Amino acid sequence: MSGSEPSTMAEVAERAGVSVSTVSRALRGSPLVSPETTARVLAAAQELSFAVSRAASGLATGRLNRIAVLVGGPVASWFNGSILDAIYDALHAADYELSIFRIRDQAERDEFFTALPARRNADALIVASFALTPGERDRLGELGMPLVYLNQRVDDAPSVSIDDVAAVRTGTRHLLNLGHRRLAFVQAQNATGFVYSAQDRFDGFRAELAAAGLDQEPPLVITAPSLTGGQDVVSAILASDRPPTALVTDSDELAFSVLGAMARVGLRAPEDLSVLGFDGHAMADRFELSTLAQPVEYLGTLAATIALTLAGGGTPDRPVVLAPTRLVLRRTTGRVPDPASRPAS
Amino acid sequence: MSGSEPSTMAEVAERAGVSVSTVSRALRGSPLVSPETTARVLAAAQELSFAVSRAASGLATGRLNRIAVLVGGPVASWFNGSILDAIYDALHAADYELSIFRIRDQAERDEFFTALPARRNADALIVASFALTPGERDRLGELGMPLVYLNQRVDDAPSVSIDDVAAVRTGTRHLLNLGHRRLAFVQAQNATGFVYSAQDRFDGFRAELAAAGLDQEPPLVITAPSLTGGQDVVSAILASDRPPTALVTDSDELAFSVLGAMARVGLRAPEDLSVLGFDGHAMADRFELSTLAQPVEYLGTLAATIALTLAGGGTPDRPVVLAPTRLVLRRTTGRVPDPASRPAS
DNA sequence: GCGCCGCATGACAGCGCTTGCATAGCCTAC
DNA sequence: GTAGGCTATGCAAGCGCTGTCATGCGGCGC
Repeated sequence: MSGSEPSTMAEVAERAGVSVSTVSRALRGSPLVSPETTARVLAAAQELSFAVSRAASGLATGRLNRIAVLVGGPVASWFNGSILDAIYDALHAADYELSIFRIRDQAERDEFFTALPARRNADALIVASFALTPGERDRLGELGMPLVYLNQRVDDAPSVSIDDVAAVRTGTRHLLNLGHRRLAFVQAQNATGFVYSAQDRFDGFRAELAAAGLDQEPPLVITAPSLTGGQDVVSAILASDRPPTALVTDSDELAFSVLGAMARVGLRAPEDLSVLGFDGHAMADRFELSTLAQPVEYLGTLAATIALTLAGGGTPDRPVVLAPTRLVLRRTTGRVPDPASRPAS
Repeated sequence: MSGSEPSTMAEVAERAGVSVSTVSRALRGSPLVSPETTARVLAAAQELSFAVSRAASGLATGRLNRIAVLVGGPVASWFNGSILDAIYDALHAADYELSIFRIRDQAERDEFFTALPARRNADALIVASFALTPGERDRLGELGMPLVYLNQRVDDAPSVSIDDVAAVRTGTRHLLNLGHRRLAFVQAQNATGFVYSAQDRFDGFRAELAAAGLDQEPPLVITAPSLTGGQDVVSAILASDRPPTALVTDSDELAFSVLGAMARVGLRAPEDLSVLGFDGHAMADRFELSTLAQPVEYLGTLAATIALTLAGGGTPDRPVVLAPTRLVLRRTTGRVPDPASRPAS
């Protein structure tokens, strides 16, 4: 009971008056051990606050009961945090531990793919939230461990993602139905080397415009320097002689920033300009932002489930999963403003 | 180069034409190995994409090069995510891995303290973001591993935290200086069993009012049912016959919610009501929220540094650290509204 | 020219656990 | 009564690494 040396299985064995093998079997619920012995072992283990050393156990079995997640960008981002919570739940239920590898910039990225630190230190790897280059994909193949891709479609490997094209088409159609004819796609510049699914999202935007016969001229695209570059977006709109009446943004975070910048110059959503987000960010509600919500928890849970299956030596039921998105209508999207009532810009 | 079986040290040894011991030494940069041999070993290791098995290494050395963090509440919360990023940085630089244990509700809490899963599976434990009961504190003592408390003061153990009392006093004084005489402390109900530092924050509020001679009557306290209960707070204020002119809130998240609810009923900050947050949340800027910023990164970095020191068998320079907070003034705090211009409520 | 020292390396035990195989005890069947 | 089988347990090897001790080899001193 003292905080001294953590106990080993041998101590439990001695206390229970059995051999180490029996302790090992009893703790893992083997039917080979008699119920009485099992009870005795469990009691002894409890009294000693015994916990199995996963290192030793892993060495012996070759399975570590640990799954690694490779996240792009900070853990503190809404998407990564949510994904990790969902993954944690699934792993925890299966008595697996979660190990995190994070890549924030090109240097960390290079380092990860050179050293492959996850190698031999997890039973599977979930690659979350950023698209890999083909070279990196190959390199991961050398890991010799099961891989699951999250939020990116990979045809020859297990992956779970949303259908970005279809999602943006739905959102764009919503705005078209509200009467908008001049729409802009608003995106944030990618951080160095990181490719998110923006391309697919833009493709969806263009496809839907085309379907509505609005593809005579090149689509209007506004690029912000970062996720907090709403000010630049609003400036661009104010400076335009044919400003859009609705924005389809690449992410909720960017939309938040745009809304903030709009408020500062007295532009209201949706009265002056409709704004549609993308993500289903937890704060979207507070900003009253209409958005295309992706089922983040579902993505995480699914990825973890597949990873657990693979770690256990199985093959997933469905190697590639496309999760559905949902158009959440709040206050920032509405009918086209009456041209007469538009504020002079 | 194929994705088949991960290589072992023995294979590297064979390829480099040396013994396993030499490989081990060379990889860890031992001066006992000649430079030429080291180079040969490193090359062989690289060719095989060799990575040491931390399980085997840990078994042999008794040190796992892994530090566990116990977080209260979701990883996806701003505080936890930020803390984890900072901790990750520090651990990563020292070639340590990060293991996460999360406690979200009473069941998970009980489970953690019963099973002590971190035992023997990390070299140190950082207890972040929630206060433990004395019983739990004792139980952790049985872990037999170094502990570091983050965001809570523990006198007989290494801990890093902010001085909640002093921080709130500063914020309260700021509002008093602006002429406010009727202040309310706004807090969110604690989730089941979770005690944050709210008590200290409230004590600071009360102490500063007393110092200003405003303690004739009991302090005004408004309790929201949750972090998103701003609506209830605003309703309570509207229903009051002597409403406060300034709010000192318990957290930025709650302040956001209050600001949202205020906007919905046409109350402006600070013209109608000043609102002061607490945390320095990443979104505080977008809400133009004045707040008491705690140095989250610093807290995380410091906790990790101490944990690394302890894991290495050392003793920390400063066992108990109080980190400074900073009053960040934005737009939601201002002078007392002129009574004549207050909106009829 | 021989012994000794120091450097570079190898052999080997052991970390704590799992698991195949051996064993002991008991029951059943003929 | 004995062979055979079944159940409950123990023994021991081995997972991949680290670290201690032993060894071999060249150079130096006298």
